Amino acid sequence: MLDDLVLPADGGAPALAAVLARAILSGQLPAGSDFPREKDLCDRFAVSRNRVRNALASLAATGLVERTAGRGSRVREITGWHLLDPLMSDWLTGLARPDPRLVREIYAFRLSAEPQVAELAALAADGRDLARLEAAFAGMRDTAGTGMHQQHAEHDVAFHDAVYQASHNLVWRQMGHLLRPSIIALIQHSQHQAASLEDSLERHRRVMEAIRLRQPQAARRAARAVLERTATDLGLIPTPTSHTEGHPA
Amino acid sequence: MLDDLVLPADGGAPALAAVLARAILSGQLPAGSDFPREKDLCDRFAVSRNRVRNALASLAATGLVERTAGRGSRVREITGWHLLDPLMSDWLTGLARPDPRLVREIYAFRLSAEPQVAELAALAADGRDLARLEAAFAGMRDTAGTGMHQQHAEHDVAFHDAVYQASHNLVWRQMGHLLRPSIIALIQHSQHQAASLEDSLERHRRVMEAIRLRQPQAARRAARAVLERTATDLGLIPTPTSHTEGHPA
DNA sequence: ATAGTAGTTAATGTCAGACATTTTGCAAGG
DNA sequence: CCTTGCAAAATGTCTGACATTAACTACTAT
Repeated sequence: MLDDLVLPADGGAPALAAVLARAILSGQLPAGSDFPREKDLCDRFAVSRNRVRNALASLAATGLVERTAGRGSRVREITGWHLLDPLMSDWLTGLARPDPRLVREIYAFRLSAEPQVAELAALAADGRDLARLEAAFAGMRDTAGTGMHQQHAEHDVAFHDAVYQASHNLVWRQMGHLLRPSIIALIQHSQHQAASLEDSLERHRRVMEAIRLRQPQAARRAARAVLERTATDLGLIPTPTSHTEGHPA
Repeated sequence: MLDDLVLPADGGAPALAAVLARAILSGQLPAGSDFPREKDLCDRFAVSRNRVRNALASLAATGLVERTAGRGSRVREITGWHLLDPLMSDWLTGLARPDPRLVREIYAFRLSAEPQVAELAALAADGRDLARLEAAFAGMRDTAGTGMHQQHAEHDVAFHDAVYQASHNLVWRQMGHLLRPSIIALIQHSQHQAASLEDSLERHRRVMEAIRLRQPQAARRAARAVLERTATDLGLIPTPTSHTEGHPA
């Protein structure tokens, strides 16, 4: 079941948790199925029961598995996973083939949330927020089209995270964690054409400018435009920009 | 430091974590201060080091404390707390006097997020979602003005949670956890006038109707109206309904 | 006198083994 | 057929020892 998994040289408790979590996140283990017993995991990875228990505790804390005394551990439904837990973001990041449902769901969330966040950012951003935005944008610009995909993605993450930070709300700020796996997935699945990159950069610039000039509505529209660009790069169907939706009776 | 805390009769590991967490969440321990050592906690609560370590692991997982080998545990800044962790919601619920910053921040988040969620719900709700909404609304109606504040609050939570569920998005659904502490706080701090209750009920009904009739914009406005009602009940400054915000140049 | 370094102390992290508790399945008996 | 009781298997807990890390201290060399 977990035969082809390898524990990194480090081998610490978090490393073991990451290995086990990715086995679930990549969809290898169906929901509702039994997770291996503690003893088997001890043998399989040659670690103490203590480490195994700590790793399993993390998996339970993030809702990936459900543990009950005397019964064992079971893989939980995807609806029970705590996608907003920072641990989950770490595990999802660098996952070769994440469950496609997760990519879609996270993107759909960002599409509905980030315009609002950008609007708040335009109302609340201070000097340091703008400095972060500018630094991230400069990084994106300088790494565009140079083959430094990894660095470009990191600056991309930093840019969007700066927007969440600029909202100056404790809850929105937590959600910056979702960005890394979402943006990394974008790199893996799309080969950023040069023209696409140029266009994406320009859309990011407009978000930054709207926030700097304290124009909430412009920031909202610009953030939406960035995400529509992302949708096409991800191969998702771009929504038809239904801005002028009629007010119902 | 933790002298007046009592461990419930149950005394399980989660109970200990809850006691310690609430000591932090209520603001008794300043950010950056040293958290008691494991040994001291063992003596103070007369439990094994194992339980203490499990409890502390939960506190670390939710970002309440930061642990480092050889150094000890420190209380983290409020900005590091994982407010979206279900454990956090449990701990916040039933807390007599939560940190007022948290109440404000969570309310501000809901004000900016729930209209969007309601809009999504109006687009995606199915039969079961509507059934949940109706059941929760009926519960609210039947417990209004009867002195059954606790039950009314539970139905209130169920109503808003049903809206998040109806969005049919994995990420938004997670955030239903924020509702319970937010709504419980509302009960503690306001003595729901009869007129206020009637008004609140009517505003909830409009949200439900808009979702049922698949009117996204109406749902958005109705959700906002509910939260503005909540703001006045909480004693927060109601925002001046800036709907017709001019589009900046 | 100061910078660097080795040793000491104190805290968390890990290991190993035994025992407690809960769940499940089976099997005998009503 | 249902119930009761027992046994097996899994997770939960306790205990004591040791490992590892970080901060402090005293000492030494420049």
